[in-house]
Order: sequence, then C-alpha cells, then structure tokens
Amino acid sequence: MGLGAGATKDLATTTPSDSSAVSGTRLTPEPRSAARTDGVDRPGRVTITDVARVAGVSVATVSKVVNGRYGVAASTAERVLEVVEDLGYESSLVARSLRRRRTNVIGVLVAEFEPFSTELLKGISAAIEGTGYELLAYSGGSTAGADRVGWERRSVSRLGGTLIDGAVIVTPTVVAPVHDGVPVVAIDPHTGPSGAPTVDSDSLEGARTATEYLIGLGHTRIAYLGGRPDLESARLRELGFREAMSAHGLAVDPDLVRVGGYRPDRADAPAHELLDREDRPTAVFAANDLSAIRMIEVAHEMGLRVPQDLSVIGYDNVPESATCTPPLTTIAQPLHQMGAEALRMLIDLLDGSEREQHLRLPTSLVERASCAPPAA
Amino acid sequence: MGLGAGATKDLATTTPSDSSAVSGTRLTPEPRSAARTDGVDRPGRVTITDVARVAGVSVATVSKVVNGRYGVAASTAERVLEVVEDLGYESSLVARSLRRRRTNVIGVLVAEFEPFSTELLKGISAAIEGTGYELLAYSGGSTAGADRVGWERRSVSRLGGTLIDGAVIVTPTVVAPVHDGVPVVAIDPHTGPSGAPTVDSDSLEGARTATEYLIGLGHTRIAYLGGRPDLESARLRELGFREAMSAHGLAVDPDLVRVGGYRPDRADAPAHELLDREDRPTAVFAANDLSAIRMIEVAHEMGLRVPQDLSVIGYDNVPESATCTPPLTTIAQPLHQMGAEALRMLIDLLDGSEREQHLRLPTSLVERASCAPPAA
DNA sequence: GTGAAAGCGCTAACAC
DNA sequence: GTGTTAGCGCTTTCAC
Repeated sequence: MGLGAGATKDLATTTPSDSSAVSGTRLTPEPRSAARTDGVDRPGRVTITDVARVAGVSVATVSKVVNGRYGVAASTAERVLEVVEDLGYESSLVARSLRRRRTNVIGVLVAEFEPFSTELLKGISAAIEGTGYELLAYSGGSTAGADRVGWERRSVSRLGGTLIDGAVIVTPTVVAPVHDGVPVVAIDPHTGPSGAPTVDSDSLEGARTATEYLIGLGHTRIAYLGGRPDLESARLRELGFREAMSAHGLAVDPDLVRVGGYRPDRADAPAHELLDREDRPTAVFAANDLSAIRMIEVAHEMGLRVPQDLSVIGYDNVPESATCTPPLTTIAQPLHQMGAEALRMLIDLLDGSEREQHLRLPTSLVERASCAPPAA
Repeated sequence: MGLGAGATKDLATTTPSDSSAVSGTRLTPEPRSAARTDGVDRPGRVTITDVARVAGVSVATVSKVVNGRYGVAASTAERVLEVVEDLGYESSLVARSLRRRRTNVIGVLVAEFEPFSTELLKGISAAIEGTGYELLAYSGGSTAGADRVGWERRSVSRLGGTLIDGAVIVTPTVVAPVHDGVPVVAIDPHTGPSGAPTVDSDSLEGARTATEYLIGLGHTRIAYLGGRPDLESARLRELGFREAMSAHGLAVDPDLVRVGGYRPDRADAPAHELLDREDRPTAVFAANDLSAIRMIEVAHEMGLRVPQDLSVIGYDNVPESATCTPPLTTIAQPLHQMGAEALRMLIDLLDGSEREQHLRLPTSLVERASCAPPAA
C-alpha cells in the first residue's frame, strides 16, 4: 500500500494465508430464538414491533420504556425491558432519526479516507469524548466517474436533516452552496472565507517557512511541486514560495514549478519532469507530504540520493511522512487540533451560541532528514 | 496530541489564532429560494415532496425519474430533472434505506478513531474503489460510562437492516453474538474463530519474531508490556513471548510482565514499574506500538537512553511508530491489507458467494532505531 | 404515463 | 397507564 516503512524483512515463517480454516460456524440468517411466533421469517433485525408483540403491549409503550418517558407502570416497564434484553433489541438509528429532530450524531464528510482526513478524524474523535455526540464518518467521494465534484453537497443532502445533526466537511474542494439548513464547518476549504465557517492552517506563512528553510540551507535552485491548481491552499502555498524566493532575491524558474495533484500517483510525472534534466534543482518544496514522499521515491529510482543530491521538504505532517527513507522534513499542520477545533465550532453552532467564523492555525517546521545543504 | 514528531520548531510568526475574522456571512437557515410556496418554513432539506409540488407531479413520479424507472414520459422526466437541479434535491439516505432492501453502503464499526482503526480504514477505503459501495464509518464506543462493552452489538443493531448492507467490525473486544442477519466480518476479534468470519494477523508468530530479535541482539533480561488481558491477541502475543524465551533457555521474570492496556495513557504506570527498579530489563517487547511509544517516553523521562540503555520493540506498525524518537522498531501487521481483505470477504458474503471464514495474515519485522545490543 | 395509497421502524400527540 | 393514530421521506404495487 505504497509508502515504504523502513527496512522490511519478512521473518514470518507461518502459512501466509491459511484460508482453509473454515470452521463449522456459518453466518446463517436463521430466525432468532424467542421472537417471531408467526410464520413470517424475515431474517432481519428485531424491531420494536417484535418487542411489543412478545411483551404483549403496544409499540408506543415499548417506545416510552426504551426512551425513559413517563407514564408507564413499573411492572410493565420491567417486563418490556426484559423482552428487550432477551431479544437483544436496539432501536434503529435510521427510523428514529427519520422521526426525531436531533440524533446526537455528528457527521464527518470526507472524499476518501487517506492520511490527511484520517488525521483530522483522530482529532475529532478524541475531542468528541464526553460531548454526548457520536461520530459518523462518510466517504462520499469514492463513487468515481459520475460527479466527483460536488460530493460534499451530495453527502450533506443525503445525510443532513436526518441522521446527522451537523457536519464537518473535510474538503480541499468546493464548499460553496452547501448546507440545506444543516450546520456545517469546513476544514481546509477550496475557497477562502466563503459561506460556511472554516478552519484551516496558514498555508501562506507555512510555505514561506519551508522555502526560507531551504534557502537558509544554501539552496538557490529550488523547485516547487504544487497541489491541485483549483485549491486555495495550493494557490497560497505557491504564493508563499514565490514571495519567499523573491524576498531573498532568488528567481523562480518556470520550468521548476509543477503540479503534483495532492495524490502520490499524480505526482509521478511532474516529479520526473523536475528531475530528468541537466539543470535539475538541488531542492524541492512539495505542497503536501504524499507528493513529497513520491518525489523522494522517484529521486531514488533515478539514482539520486536524498538529501545529499536532492533536498525535499513537504507540507502537512501526516504520520506517514516519518515512515519514508529518509524521514521527511515537513511543515506541520496541527491536524488533530484542527479537527478538534472544527468540532468545537460545530457544536457551538448546534447549541446556538455563535462564535468565530474562520479559524486559521499556525504551522511549524518539523526537521527530519530529507534536507541538507546543496552539494558543493 | 501526544506522539512527538521529531524536532519541532515553531517558526510561524503569524497570529496564532485570528478568531476574530467574522465575515458577514452567517449560516442562517433561511428558507430556500424556489421551494415551499406555503407558509410552512421548515428550514430543513428539500424533500421529494418539494420537488413534486414545484414540478407539478406526484412524488411517485419524481421517485421514478430519480431512480430511472420505466414508465415516465420523456417530457415529464425532463421537467422533473430540471426542478431537481434547481432545488438541489438529493434523496435522503435515511428515508430511502428505510424503505429499500439494499443501500449499497458498507459500515465500518470502530470503538474509536485511533491509529489502528484508521489504518484499517485507509485499506478499506482504497479497496472499495470501484466496487459500487460507499463507506460509512461509525464510532459507537465513544459513549463512555454506560456500556462500553458490547458497543459492537449495539452499533450493528442500530445501523444494520437499514442504512448499511453489511459491516466490518474493528474490534479487539467481544464479537460473539453479533449480527442480526447483518453480514459481518470482524477484524482482530476478541475470541479466536467465533461466530463471524474474521481476519487477523499471526500474533503468536509475530511475538516470537519480536522476542527472538531481541534475543538475537544479545538481550536476556527482557520485559513484556502486554495488552488488555481480555484480548485474544494479547494472550497470543504473551504466549509467543514466553515460548520464544523458553525455547532459548531464558527465564521470564514474573516481575517483568506487565499489562499496558493498548492505550498510551494506560501504559504509563506499568512502564514506570518496569523501569523503576535495580534490576531493570535491558529490553522491552510491548504488545502494541502506542504502549511502546509511551514506554520510550517514560524511559526518556527517567533519564534512560533508547536504545543504548533500553531497547524497545512494538507491534502493529501504525505510521505513528515512525514519528517518535528514536523511530520504533516494530512487528508490522499488514493493516491496509487486512482492511482490504475484510472488505473483500464482506462483499463476497453480500453477493452470496461464500469463501473462507478466517484469514490470518503474516507479520514482518520493521527495523528502525529503537533496538540495539545491551550495554556491555 | 401517472397518481393514490400502503408501509419501512419509529416517536409523539392525543384519546381512552 | 396504555393504545390508537398520524406522520418523518421515500419506494413500490396497483389502479386509473
């Protein structure tokens, strides 16, 4: 699954895949024990109706008991609870949310579960502890082909109003006319300050920092491997790069600015273009870690040593950036914190207390081993 | 958020949090433009009823158009589609799944989004591409207090039958009497081969490998920092440790076997107990990376150098294991692959084609920098 | 071709 | 106290 992880030496001598160990237990949808006395053997879950029938009460009563409402005799409640236990009944989130206003679940909408979004997710998950909300992460972008664009809108519409009370959208893409009455906070949005509240990191300053670090090391011929051109963050990072270069009197060679696409597989061609030339750069600033890692791999394939022959610096600081060889020096976004803050903003929104609309967090430099002064 | 990430040097000079940038745009739930001609101003999403009303047809017709069913005049369909576009209608996953049999969404049920489960998630996400399914990850364990135990059962019941067609459960805990007719595959289950199909890694062999690696380095006084005692994987890893030790004629000091709990915060006390003694071990095998990382941190706090004074080896190979100092040598579970395989098995189950029930993948040793021969 | 009506599992008024 | 009823948004017969 990409990303080499240090020296890997397979010492396991066991059978690689004893997939033949089929025990007798099969997942047969045989009808449950107690429930369903009549002939209808829907294999599905046990519903409130099943409980009502077995307990000899109405579904309304069961609902009251389950939800701890008033107006139920202690004896009845006890009996119902017993049946609930017996049958292993658990109310359907779907049916409940269709009826109720609030569900107490917050949605995290991502295009895909990759290192960036999962880091955010970790931060959100840690922060949700004790808030009374549950987390539901939905990957709406994976339906390729069709309309990969606008998945955020689609996802919010599909889940919002029912199922989730609000959403934090992890989107490097458009977020514009989203939210059909569903409170939403966007992380790393396409456009800058747009409709919804947002949290992002200071890409402009971070890119300056990265570039100046390279310059400080003595590099003058520096390449920029950009992110997707339609993204605000990518635009800002390129701008920061250019600003830092010119602030130090360094020229930016147009041939040394390429688009990497924020995905390792998309970084392949531009990486080759950058390196496969007489006057290749001595250093590269990649607009995100995954491209940077791919950049290193490509350099290796071409016989270049990192950092001796080529310095590479990334952006994001997903944990994967530490697993490549050499470990990547990178500009760290406070990913966990960004997730936590987004959650906080969303909950504030849900509680009606309005706070700030846009939060921009600072980045920091994480020095590992992929950068060095240029070869003399 | 824990886990130091190499040398961190904050160079950002920007405002740490310009949370005052409240633009004029507020997320007011004002009624949508075209829809809702009557007085009822539910701020919510646009429903099929809205579309029907605006298009001047029945909801049944809209449903047919949206789902591409036969029996609708081309002209009608066109008009409806136009309104759908206009209003930005998107059918509610909830309502739809309540009515339909299949939803084409697969659930990934986790207790919490931490490094282990998110790695699996990455593997699943990558593997789901092109299958026609969408991914929905649900964190059911975060509701502390109540019944942290049995969240799997609860989650499956709440989501299954409706919303998700099947689930892969990421559970180091019980999985036993789960599945109310919902196809389920468990990753890293509590019990070994139980009711549902499972995929895990070869903990026994992996633990042997780790222990033998330490022994091969020359260590004889080796400690074991275990995982939660109620877990099968933890049991197997301890067994592998003991087997390897005795196979090499080494004694296991009972004082050098402690429980770490699979969570960094739970590893604190036992780590101190292990290190805070005259005859402390020269090496530690921790049953998972997060404990191992915490172990290293504790060692540092106590003035010990890793690996010079203490060797530490972990288990799992979550990417975080590379971000600590020194980078952790660890036994790698093929996490992405395990996720992908679990998904494959689940889809097979859904398609009716039954395959193997239990898949056990081999581990491998990833050498980084946290182990060395014992000080002479 | 189109719409009326039933019902998925559940909750919330409102009767009894 | 408890049951009856009316939907939530949607799909699906089955009449017209």
